[in-house]
Amino acid sequence: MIQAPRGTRNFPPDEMAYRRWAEGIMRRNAELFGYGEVSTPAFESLELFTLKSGPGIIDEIYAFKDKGGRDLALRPELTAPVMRMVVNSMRSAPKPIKLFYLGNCFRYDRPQSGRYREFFQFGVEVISAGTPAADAEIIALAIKNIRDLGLEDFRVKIGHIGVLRGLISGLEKGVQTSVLQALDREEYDSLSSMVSDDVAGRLLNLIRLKGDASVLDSLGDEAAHLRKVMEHLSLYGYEKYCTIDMSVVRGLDYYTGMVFEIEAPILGAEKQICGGGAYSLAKLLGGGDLPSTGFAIGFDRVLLALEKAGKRPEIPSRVIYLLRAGNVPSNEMVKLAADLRNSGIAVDFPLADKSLSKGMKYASAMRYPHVVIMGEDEWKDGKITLRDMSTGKQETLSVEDLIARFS
RNA sequence: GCCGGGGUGGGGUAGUGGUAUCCUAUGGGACUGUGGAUCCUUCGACCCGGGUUCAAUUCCCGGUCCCGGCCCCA
Repeated sequence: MIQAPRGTRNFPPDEMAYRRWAEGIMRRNAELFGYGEVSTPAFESLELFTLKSGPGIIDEIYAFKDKGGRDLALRPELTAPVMRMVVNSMRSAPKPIKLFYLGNCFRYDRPQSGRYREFFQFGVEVISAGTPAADAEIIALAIKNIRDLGLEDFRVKIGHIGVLRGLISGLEKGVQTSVLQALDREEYDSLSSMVSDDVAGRLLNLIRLKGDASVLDSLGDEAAHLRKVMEHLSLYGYEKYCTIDMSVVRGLDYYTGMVFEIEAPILGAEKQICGGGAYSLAKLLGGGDLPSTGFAIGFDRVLLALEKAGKRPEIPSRVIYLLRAGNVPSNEMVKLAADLRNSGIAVDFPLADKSLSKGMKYASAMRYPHVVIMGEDEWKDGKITLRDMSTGKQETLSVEDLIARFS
């Protein structure tokens, strides 16, 4: 028996229905915010991913040579590919460019709860904006997505990596990275070996700032941007989910300004379901300097959180099941199915002779909401019996009425 | 890459040094208009490889996959 590779999954129909439902919510919301969907290749030049993170990440991605000797990689994330697309072919698009995407990504990681080798990300990017309004819109869209799925227990932590960088801008580039890494991993003790006591103290004071917008008061003008972001978020009505947390440091070095993370505590160790912020990546890829903001939602993790919270919805079927009774010819059933399908009505019928009771059983097991019985008596008059499977109620109606009801 | 716990039909399980229990699901039938029930029946499993043994699903070693944790998390 051949198994799916480690860290990958199969999605049977009920699972896909659930996923498509969630996708639909996120797609509609992105469109409500004026974003357009894009798609990029599943594999890219390896260099696209080593550019910003160094060759070290090759250990963590699926990298390979193709038959022409090219160094390629399955995409480990979608921000860089989308930015590559922007730089390649959307340079003269009207600004700002607002894009969203949903796609599979691949990482060579140890699988565990909520972590797979093939996983799915939903993300958005607003390119060439960089304003508080853009940052706030991105956070608001992330929140709306998560909330509209039905998840209630989550929190948004908003920080600003630019303020942190300002404190250490005088240091060597390598040291800056080490400091940010230490802060990201919450290894605060190691700071003293990298920077002066004075700087370490100011860093520690800064990352202690947590709470509502009033904690920004102590930062003065540096925090004007974040104050405006928070103001916008309350206009969206989302202030209750958001807290300022200056200790939020995203792992990537291309983040430049506002950064945020969303956590679902119910998930335990792998609780982060969304991350994003303001970044400058286009320049690295050979484009102009395009201040951008984006986020990526861990699609699988959000769905996992929903399930753990008992909020996974039943996705109802809309298929009508056709059955014959008496001596109605099977060709007439096929013809009726074709007519209904041409009217946009989802229809299924037995592909082999099946007794009425077996047919009912099948319809029930498939959770079809309605069965149409083409009984000999009513079919003589061009009518059918419509059975509501949840109530068991039946009525006799003409094919025209049936089409009118469901199309 | 590291540590720990696991792996018995499609799903869920019982049990054992002499190849295996039950439930459920699936296929067929009883039953040719409503029988989504009931009953009968078929199919179907000891993760893989090596070792010990007369004999391994059981014991040992390695691998693999799953679960949890560490590292990492662009």
